[in-house]
Amino acid sequence: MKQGDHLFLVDGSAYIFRAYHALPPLTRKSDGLPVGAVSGFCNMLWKLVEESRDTSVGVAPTHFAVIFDHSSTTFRNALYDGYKAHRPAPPEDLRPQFALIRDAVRAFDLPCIEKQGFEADDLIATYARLAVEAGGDVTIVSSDKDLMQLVGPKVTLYDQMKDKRLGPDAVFEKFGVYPEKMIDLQALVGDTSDNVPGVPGIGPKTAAQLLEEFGTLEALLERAGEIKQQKRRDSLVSFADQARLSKQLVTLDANTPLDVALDDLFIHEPDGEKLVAFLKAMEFTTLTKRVAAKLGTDVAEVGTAKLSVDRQARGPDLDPQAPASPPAPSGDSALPFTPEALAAGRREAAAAETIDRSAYETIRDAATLKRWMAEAVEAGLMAFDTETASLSAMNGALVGVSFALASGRAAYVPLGHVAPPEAADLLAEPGAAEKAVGAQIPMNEALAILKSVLEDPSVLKIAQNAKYDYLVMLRQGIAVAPLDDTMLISYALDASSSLEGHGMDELSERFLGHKPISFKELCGSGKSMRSIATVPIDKVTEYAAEDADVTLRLWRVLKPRLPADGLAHVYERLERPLVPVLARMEERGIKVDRQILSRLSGRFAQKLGEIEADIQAITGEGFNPGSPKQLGDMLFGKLGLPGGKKTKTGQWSTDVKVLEELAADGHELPRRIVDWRQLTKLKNTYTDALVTHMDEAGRIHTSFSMASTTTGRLSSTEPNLQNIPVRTEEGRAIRSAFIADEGRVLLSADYSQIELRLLAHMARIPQLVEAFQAGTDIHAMTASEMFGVPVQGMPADVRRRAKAINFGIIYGISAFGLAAQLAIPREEAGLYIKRYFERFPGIRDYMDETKAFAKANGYVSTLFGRRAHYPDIRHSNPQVRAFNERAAINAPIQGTAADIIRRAMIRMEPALAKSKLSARMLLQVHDELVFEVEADEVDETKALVASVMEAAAGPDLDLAVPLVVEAKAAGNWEEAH
DNA sequence: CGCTCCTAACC
DNA sequence: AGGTTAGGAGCGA
Repeated sequence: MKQGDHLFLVDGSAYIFRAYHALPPLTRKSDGLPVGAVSGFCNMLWKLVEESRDTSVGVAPTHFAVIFDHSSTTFRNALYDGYKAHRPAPPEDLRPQFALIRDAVRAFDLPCIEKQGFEADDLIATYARLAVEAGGDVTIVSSDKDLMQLVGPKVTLYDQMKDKRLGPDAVFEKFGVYPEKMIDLQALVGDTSDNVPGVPGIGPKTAAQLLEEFGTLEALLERAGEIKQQKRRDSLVSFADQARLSKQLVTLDANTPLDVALDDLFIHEPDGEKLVAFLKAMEFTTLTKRVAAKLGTDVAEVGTAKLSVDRQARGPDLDPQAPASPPAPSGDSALPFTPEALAAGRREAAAAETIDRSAYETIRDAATLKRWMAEAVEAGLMAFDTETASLSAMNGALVGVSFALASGRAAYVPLGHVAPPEAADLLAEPGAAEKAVGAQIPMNEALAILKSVLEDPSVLKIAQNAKYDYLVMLRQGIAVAPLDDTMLISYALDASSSLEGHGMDELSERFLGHKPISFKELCGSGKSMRSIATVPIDKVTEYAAEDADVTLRLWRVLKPRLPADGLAHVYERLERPLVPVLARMEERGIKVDRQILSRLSGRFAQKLGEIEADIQAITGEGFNPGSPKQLGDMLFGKLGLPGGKKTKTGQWSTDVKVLEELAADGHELPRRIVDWRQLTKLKNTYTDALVTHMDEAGRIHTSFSMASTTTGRLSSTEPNLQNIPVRTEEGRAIRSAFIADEGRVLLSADYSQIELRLLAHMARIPQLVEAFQAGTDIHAMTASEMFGVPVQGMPADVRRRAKAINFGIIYGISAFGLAAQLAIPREEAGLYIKRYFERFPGIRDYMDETKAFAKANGYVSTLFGRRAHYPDIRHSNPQVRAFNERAAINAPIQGTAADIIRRAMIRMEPALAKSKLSARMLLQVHDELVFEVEADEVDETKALVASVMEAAAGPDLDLAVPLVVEAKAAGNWEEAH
């Protein structure tokens, strides 16, 4: 090595992980061997080699080495045993690729360097030092910040993926310090992935600023007392030693012993045959051809190399027919797997169209609006969107309406725009504010024109999240019909836990390749968010008309897929008709007794005060019982109690289970914490929060979400009325605050054991079906079958265990879960499950069939055809796979129950009307419906509601088990339930 | 201010 | 252990 020579050092280990995570999983076609990381690695290596052969451009290496980590323990572990302690094991499907990548380096005829007890970074540091001392230049192929300390006038980092060279100035730009100070910066900041502690509360920005001021880490630690910010000062003082340790950990060792001398890294032409044989064996068709052409090798004449990969060391059984998820976007290994992929063609067509916001119109006079509406009637369809002053449909004033009649043909009708408050001073003269906003059609006149079309049965209205716009219009006296909803179409097509969601912006990017203006961009967020009514109208026109335009385009792409995918029934019968039903429920709201809630709040506050005093007496001042972190330190650190579980992030778990166990051992603090937790939950989440959602009439209007679960259940937000307490006495007091209007009562009707009944039907389990037909106690029956105890006089605990097992079955049972639930050893839980499957072999068959179907198709179906997608059921990680298997077992059961209650809700209002009953449906809680009923109609309503619910599966579905509904009426929800 | 983590309320 | 939503702590910007 001499002056003018140039050493390339490739950080192989970092590159493997980067290639693995950046690329879609790729498997060798002939046998499914996972090779994605190898492929990425080879492509990158070839690119570097090619560059080195072409001396006319860029920097060409004269010396070259690929460097790997060898072992997991290094001198750093002797300094600090926590070093890299939380590193997860490499993914299953990456492990076999390590050996292949070393094969690849050899096939390229490049030195492959690693050394026991040293990290790649240390070897890189050593070679870099030697090269610089010999007068050469160094390029380190990596973008790891840990290597930035090596950067200098003769050493640069090269990020190949971004094609960027990083010199001292780039390091400064990125971290605010020059490379010489990188070590000090890293020591302060720490590194979570390597478990280098650093100084808590100091991030890269603060660290750079401190080093700028104090020069070095040592100077900073010595003069830490001068820092103004108290928190920062305290942290630096108390963690000074931790910072010094961190510095040792992040400092690279540039004096490691070397097995291969620097001069031996001299580069030479790769051997065409050897390299092509390897690439051929890997079945990298494209790269093989490219390399062969460049090196003048005939592919046909070369055999395939023998690889050092041993079939036993393989990852999980990846079916070569089935590409792992997510599927590669294109290329030979990508088969259509999700409905997404099937629609790719249509998506491409839609994406090819461009969206021009400047073409949208603002409608400010009635005549123009009438012309547009006449055109809508002619077209027979119209996408529309409403803009309101608040984000909730129930309390926001209407600000404007937009619509689209064809792609690109869209307009916005401002109705309630006002001048922004900050303009008030400038517009002091009368009428100036109106003039600044410009003309708007009077609200009533515009609504009358819109109403004629929105209610016209010959014009289809299309909206995204139609329930919102339906409700806004309902509050203006307009019942929009007929109505299509792009969000619900997407949900019917692709309900999946791994897919993001069905919001318009996401759908637009996914299907149209277009990013619409976001609400945040228009109105801001958080404290600085302003009402859309004060945003300039030309801006709102672009935003609102675009939303209508995009909705229409989405509808054109998505609607035809319903029949194509066999999901028209789900959308037409379970989604679409529910929109107005839920909108009316939300509009009605449920009455709440403010007095009860505030009395409870007071009571909880008082009790909390007492408990807090007790807690402070045990722990001393300054302890926050609401901090799981502080609590963990207190219990298992200061008080030295025996710790149990840890959470994902390595923290001590302090959930109820853990605390209850400690309390049972006679410890006072955990007992008090449990009480404190329960009361703060009830107070913060319910008694205090609910009153903020009440309207003037004392009613709370939740919002039901139709598209946020994977299984077809509804969810409830702002506030969530599906998790009102019921378990404990104090909790039930909250439920008693939910009351009926004057002269009415609340009626609660719920399905008894609906999921277990559906399981009995779906898995065709004779004993279960018979038990449900006979109306016997199903948990007692299970217990009797399992433990041989007669149903008569069965001990409560035996029944409890059977009940837990029954629930477990619905949840896709695991020994781990059952053991946790029953607080028994895992082995015992395993025996229970074995026993259960022996008694009910049909359940195991059902589970196996469901899993196999999900694996083959990527989704499972409810009895009404609703699909829940689980692409990750083929995930390479066995834990992820097992989780998806359990979810896939549960989804048809939970989802069918959800379908049935949806059917009941859709039929409920016409049935009530037909019987001339005035009952109003208010809430749905998964297997329960809550109504507000005239006192003198209670009995008749009870019977009708129960019969509609019990018959809801038919006539499409003939269940082998009866559905049973229990209904009860009372003045409040607690007593009615 | 926005994000993640932990915990807990419901079916 | 399946499906949710919400609140507070903690952290970094």
